Amino acid sequence: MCSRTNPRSSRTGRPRSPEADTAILKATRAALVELGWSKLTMGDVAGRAGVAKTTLYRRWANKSELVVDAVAVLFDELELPDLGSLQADIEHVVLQFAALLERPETKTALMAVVAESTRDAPLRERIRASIVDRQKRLVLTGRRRAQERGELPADRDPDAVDATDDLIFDVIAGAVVHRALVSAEPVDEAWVARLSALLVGGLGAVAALG
Amino acid sequence: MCSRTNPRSSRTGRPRSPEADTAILKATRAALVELGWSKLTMGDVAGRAGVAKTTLYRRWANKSELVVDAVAVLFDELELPDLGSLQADIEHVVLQFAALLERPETKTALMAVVAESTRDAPLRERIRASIVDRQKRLVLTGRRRAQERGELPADRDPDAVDATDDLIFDVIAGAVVHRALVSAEPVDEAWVARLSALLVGGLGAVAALG
DNA sequence: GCCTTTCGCTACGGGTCGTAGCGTAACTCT
DNA sequence: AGAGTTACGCTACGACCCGTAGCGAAAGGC
Repeated sequence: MCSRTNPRSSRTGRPRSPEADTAILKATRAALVELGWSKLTMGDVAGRAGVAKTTLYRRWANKSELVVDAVAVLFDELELPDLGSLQADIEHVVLQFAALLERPETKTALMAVVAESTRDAPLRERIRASIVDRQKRLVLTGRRRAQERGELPADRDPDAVDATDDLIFDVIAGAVVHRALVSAEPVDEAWVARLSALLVGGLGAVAALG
Repeated sequence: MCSRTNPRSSRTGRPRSPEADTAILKATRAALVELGWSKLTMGDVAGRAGVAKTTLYRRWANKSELVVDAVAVLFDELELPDLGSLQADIEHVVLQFAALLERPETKTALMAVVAESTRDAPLRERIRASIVDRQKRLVLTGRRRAQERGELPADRDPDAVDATDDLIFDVIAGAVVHRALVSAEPVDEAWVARLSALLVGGLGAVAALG
């Protein structure tokens, strides 16, 4: 997660304090809530965590990587219980994701780190590994379940399946983020019902593409 | 666009230089390309524009508002020619939007100002007025044309129509942004064909909701 | 006990912010 | 033509944050 996973190190010498790690990440989330992304400073986080500023820089190179790690753990909450139908599964996970985006920490942090990642390849990879992939797995299991139920046809061309998975992921995540942060309107049951109807109705047409 | 539209002022005294306005916005775009959002500074932009730093602050209160105005004009390029079918219209405008997002100025700036706007209501309104609404109009005209062609049923409940317009807008814009900036994969013809097939196929199901 | 690494602490140069003050330039109104 | 008003370029300023260096002390492995 953080740079503690360094292969050549931590074999000898004083080990890094795990309490400091968790305190820093917790302090980062608190600072995000109170100050938002742009006014959050490394010195402030260090003060909240009861830790020296140098301790932060020993673990994270900059603000972006720190915030990614601080927010990533929140995405562990996302789950995909089997509700019996593809549409119900979609609606449930979308509402979960929307609730996550409503939290002030994620609201101010997510777009900021993505914006930063457009000019920072390592950061982009970090976001992908600790946030994006975690969401994408939900799409894969949702599709598999729908196939087992017979709601979707079995796989033909594996490339087409991957492309459709990617598409569905970008459509769902993108639509929810855009609705919540750009349009700044609520992701409520009525909107989610429309979105899932659009997806379920459109999936047949996409599958026909081959 | 900028604060020059101030009612009480500009009646007497030296008028603001329009050349300075355009030079500043141009310099801002150039700085976005070279430095990106996070390393762009007001002093740097002033230097590029051949203008004093105080002149910038007389027009824009902060970096975010300046960048919104600098990027907003790029969205004037977006057009929706009538290509004869709903799917063709969608694919064309999506490719246009994707090309816009590929430009380094918009790539680094859009997400950043949206992130900032989560804690800044005036900025959010500025983005809505000068960027978001400009895109949303395309959805409205696209739907109207499709109805005239008979591809979509005529309006019944006006509330439902508005809700569907909002949904389509968030889905299209959100999916393209997410694909381009979060997944960081190309918005090419193959992907666009899948997306438009999903939308056209799903619109019928959404219309059935009432 | 020795070595290595982390810890908190202090201090630093460098950079950006946003503002104030100055004299000058440009335009309006009388 | 002159007075009044506003924008301009320039300089300087305190405040803040960055990221790093150096210190002595603490906490582990060998």
